[in-house]
Amino acid sequence: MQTQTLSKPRLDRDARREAILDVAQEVFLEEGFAAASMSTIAARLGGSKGTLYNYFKSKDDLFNAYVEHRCLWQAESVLQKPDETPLEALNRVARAYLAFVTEDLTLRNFRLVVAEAERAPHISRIFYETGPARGLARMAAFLTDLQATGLLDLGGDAVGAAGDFLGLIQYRYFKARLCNYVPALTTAEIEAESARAVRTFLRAYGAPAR
Amino acid sequence: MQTQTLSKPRLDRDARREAILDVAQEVFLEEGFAAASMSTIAARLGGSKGTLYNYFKSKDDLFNAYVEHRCLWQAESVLQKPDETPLEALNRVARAYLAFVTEDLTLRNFRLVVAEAERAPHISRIFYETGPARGLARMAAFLTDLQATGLLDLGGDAVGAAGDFLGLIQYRYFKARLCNYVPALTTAEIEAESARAVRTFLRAYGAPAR
Amino acid sequence: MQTQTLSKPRLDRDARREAILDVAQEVFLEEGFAAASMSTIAARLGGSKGTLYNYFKSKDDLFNAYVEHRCLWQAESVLQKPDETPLEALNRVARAYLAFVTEDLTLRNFRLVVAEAERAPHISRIFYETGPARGLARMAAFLTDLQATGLLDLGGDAVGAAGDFLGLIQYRYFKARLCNYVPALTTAEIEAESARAVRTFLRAYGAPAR
Amino acid sequence: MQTQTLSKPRLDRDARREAILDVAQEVFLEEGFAAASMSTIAARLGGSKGTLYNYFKSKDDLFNAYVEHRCLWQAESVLQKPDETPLEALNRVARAYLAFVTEDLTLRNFRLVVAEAERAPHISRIFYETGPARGLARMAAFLTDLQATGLLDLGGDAVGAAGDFLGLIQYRYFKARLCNYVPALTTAEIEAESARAVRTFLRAYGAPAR
DNA sequence: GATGAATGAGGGTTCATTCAT
DNA sequence: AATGAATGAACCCTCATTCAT
Repeated sequence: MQTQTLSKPRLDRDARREAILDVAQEVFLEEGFAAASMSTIAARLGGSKGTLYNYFKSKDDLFNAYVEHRCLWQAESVLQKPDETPLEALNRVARAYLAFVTEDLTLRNFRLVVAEAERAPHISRIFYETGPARGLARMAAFLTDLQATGLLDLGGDAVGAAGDFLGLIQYRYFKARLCNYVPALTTAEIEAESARAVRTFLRAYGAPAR
Repeated sequence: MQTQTLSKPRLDRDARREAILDVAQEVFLEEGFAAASMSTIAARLGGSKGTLYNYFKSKDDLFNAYVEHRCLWQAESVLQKPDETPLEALNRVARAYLAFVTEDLTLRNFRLVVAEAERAPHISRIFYETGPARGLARMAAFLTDLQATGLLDLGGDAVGAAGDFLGLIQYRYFKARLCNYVPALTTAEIEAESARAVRTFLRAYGAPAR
Repeated sequence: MQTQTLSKPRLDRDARREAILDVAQEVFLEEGFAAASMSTIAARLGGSKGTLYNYFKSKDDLFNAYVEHRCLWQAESVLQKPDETPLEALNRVARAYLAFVTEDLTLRNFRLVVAEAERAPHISRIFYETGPARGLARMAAFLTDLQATGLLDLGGDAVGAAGDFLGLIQYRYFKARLCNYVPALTTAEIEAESARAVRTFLRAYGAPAR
Repeated sequence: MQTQTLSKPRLDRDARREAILDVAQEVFLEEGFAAASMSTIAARLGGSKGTLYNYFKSKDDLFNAYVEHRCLWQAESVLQKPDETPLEALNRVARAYLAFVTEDLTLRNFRLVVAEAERAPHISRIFYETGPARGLARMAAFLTDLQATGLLDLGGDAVGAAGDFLGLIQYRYFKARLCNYVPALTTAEIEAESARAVRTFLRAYGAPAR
């Protein structure tokens, strides 16, 4: 009972916090950190600026909270494999990665964080660690698994191979999308480009057919 | 003579313009577009804000001028080869590219432009065209030349191969540097990483020994 | 009770708004719209510019508010008559109108609004409607009443007669006052000029002594 | 010869001055004094701001020069009469006056001058003297002439009668036009309104038939 | 006499932040 | 805990004016 009495406001407070982060995300992504205004955020929230400052003690604080809690590169679910051939798995993962990395939200978050890299280096560092770095590690683990199936020969450097794989997959479109040079990729484009990357990758890392 | 009479102020004006762009570069790179202030630029210039506005009619105008005149990705000199073996050329180019792409100024310009990609898409587009896009095209031409020496077999898709090459070279460090996750690369690191990329690339694209 | 709790700040806010309009009036009348500065208004108010902008979202908004709420031509009370002869009523009304129209505040507001007629036509139009137009209509009604007493014969065009009456009353002094050519009218001057206008008016519109 | 040598630049200088006043007129009438900018004037002139200041030592000076030299109420040509009946003359003059007084240029000049009446009283005073005051005097003289034809009986106060006449003519439209409440008058409207004014005037000031 | 670059004060406006309620 | 009025510094930009050329 006591628990419940206490948990109610606690939950409310947390819910409010999340709501603020939702709005902050919108505004930061639309305007960038510097151009975003606390007034705008408060207004969209339907609350007052004072309330905002009850939850986050400054604009910087809010930004940090957003990056740390919301803007993580959720590479988690990418690397499972149900029942498929190793090659199918490789292709599926390549597609998933390319799709994720060229997706609008990913790019906007990337721009947001990178924009502040000079003034808030620790933020971009956190971002890199929880995002690309973790993705690379997982990819290395995944490729190691795949090596066990006999599909690949990583030559003892799984991380190197993983980097090569990711580099092959994304080079063609990542920067172009980041710079708004091309529109969102179609499924067909993702299919084609990731297939191409896999082929190249296999030429470099495929195990010699015994 | 008349020319001379006229050229005096003309030169002064141009010199001043360049000086402004120099200072603008500093400030934009340090603060980002939104956070940079015309007052700061004027102050560092030792002039008045009014003067600034005599040369550039708005902050946007100044920013555009900076991006278009100063922040181009000068990939030009990268792709020549004097007298060296094709393999040496490939390695040299890989090193040069990696060095350029992880260099401080390059990264800061990249951040600056990408940060504004949402609000000023045409700027990032110009940037992409004159930078990465051109670099890719030149790399494709270079690889085609190298193919003629018998070192490579591009399989009919020079641009695809060029993209793969560039992807292999930079994946490991580009994002990491962009996010301030690692310090500037040492010569040794450049050497090692580019060599690694070349090896992988040759496994995928090397022509079968006659 | 709740009402009271809420009404406190409400009243404060309204009072502040009025105070701002008071100061804005001063400054606008002294300087004109274009030359008036929000800084001056804020300074005289003893507040900050930020506060000003919490009440009025722009200088234009403040100006509109002033014109619409403060600078209306309150011709209302002019046209009553207690117990007096029709001729006395006519004279009294003539005096009141002339006094009002040559009064300092009236003239300054007129200058202020007319000055912006080119750039803010809707403002001067509102001003005309609530001021001169309404005054004319009331005068027509008043003269119609007077006609019923047998004093006047408006010949079926009450509005025309009202215009003539007002024209006769004010021509001599209105423009002159507007241009600062003559100082504020003395009671004697008002008396004399309005009497003159009434005499002329009666020669044109007086009903023939049966 | 010497004269000619000297007069050439002299003429040029005067011509330039006039050209400046032409442009100043445009800009002042469009923007009002405070909002008009010397830069705009210089730009439209095709010259430099420095040159402007060679001819007029300040913005105020330019404004004064404009009002004094250009913005006079040219009531001159109004009061001639060729061969027409006195009544025709009266009507013609009424029409001319109403047309002039409701004409766009007249109104814009009036607004311009009146707007500055508070801060530059001497300017509006000059304007009044050379404009309305002179017009009134001429009208008085004209009516006196007409009295000699037996058409009118001014009752010994020609100026009073002239004021009444002018008041009758313009009341209906002058303020309305000044406030942009009605568009420019058509010939028919001028005709009708001035005829109405003349009829009223004659009822008040017409000499008893024979 | 003409130029136009330079100036610096000041324009309107926005903002992150504070604090009494 | 929530409000929203108040602040004042800083924003981008414009201006009348000066002065070396």
